[in-house]
Amino acid sequence: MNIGKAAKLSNLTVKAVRYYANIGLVKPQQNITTGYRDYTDGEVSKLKFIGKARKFDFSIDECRELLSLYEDKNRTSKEVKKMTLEKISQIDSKLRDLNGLKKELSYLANNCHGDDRPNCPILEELSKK
Amino acid sequence: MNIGKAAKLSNLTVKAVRYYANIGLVKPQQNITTGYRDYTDGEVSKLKFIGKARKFDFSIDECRELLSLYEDKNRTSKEVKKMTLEKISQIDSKLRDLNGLKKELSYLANNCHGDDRPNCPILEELSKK
DNA sequence: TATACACCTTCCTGTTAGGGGAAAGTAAAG
DNA sequence: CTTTACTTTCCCCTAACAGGAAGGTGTATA
Repeated sequence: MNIGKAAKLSNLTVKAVRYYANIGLVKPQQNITTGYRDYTDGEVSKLKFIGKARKFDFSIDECRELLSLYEDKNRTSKEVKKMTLEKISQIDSKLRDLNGLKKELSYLANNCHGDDRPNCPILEELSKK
Repeated sequence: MNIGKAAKLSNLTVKAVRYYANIGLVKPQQNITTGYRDYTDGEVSKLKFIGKARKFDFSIDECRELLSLYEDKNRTSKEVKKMTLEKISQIDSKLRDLNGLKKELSYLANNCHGDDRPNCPILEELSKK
């Protein structure tokens, strides 16, 4: 099938699908005369797989790795679980950062009267030495 | 003072400080003959201000806005508070996304035995239609 | 004075994961 | 035969710098 249909079936944009072909993530055959890419059902499945993994915040390189694990019938679940746990710990780290940030900003906002007066503790904090 | 000292005093990298000059965020005078940038104490204060705002997750464009508010003696605290509250709500949205993501990944990881067997619920989930 | 070394400049490339759009070829329908 | 929809490659754009090359400058020391 053509790239448009493959994109629709996998819930991805044509741009993304073409990008994945260019970086060698999912390389369909290409018609020699027209240059049109020709996707198989199997390749569409891979695209869907990638789409989900991307939603789970895995990077393209991680998707590449997951895909190779997925295709390797001799792989162990240990490797996949390890990647997943790593991803969770990355998320935890981001959560900590964001929570800290929110706390500081909330403190500032709570102490700013937010009216028409020029005095502003937020800017004061930002301009502290 | 030269850019190196300004960078050190503001806890920024020389690259970042030069970048801020290039985009017109903090533009020091430049020696005509040598081309060396010459930072005043006031400019260093602005750099510090930006460094803090960046740590608070404000974008460069937001920093530009905050800086202009900071320099405008007629500005009201209302405007600054509004930006801060918006930033907090952006952070809240990110927190929600990440928490949802973590929940899903944790569920998958908890259901994956993670041993030497090839069976893996994580990959099964990713390859679901 | 020569030279070593630290510091500065501009310019170019690379990062992530594609988006936007141009110019041109192809396919299907009317 | 023409219109419309689809496809191709190619190039520039994003955020916020980092890394590095090539070359000029400033200063300390032998």
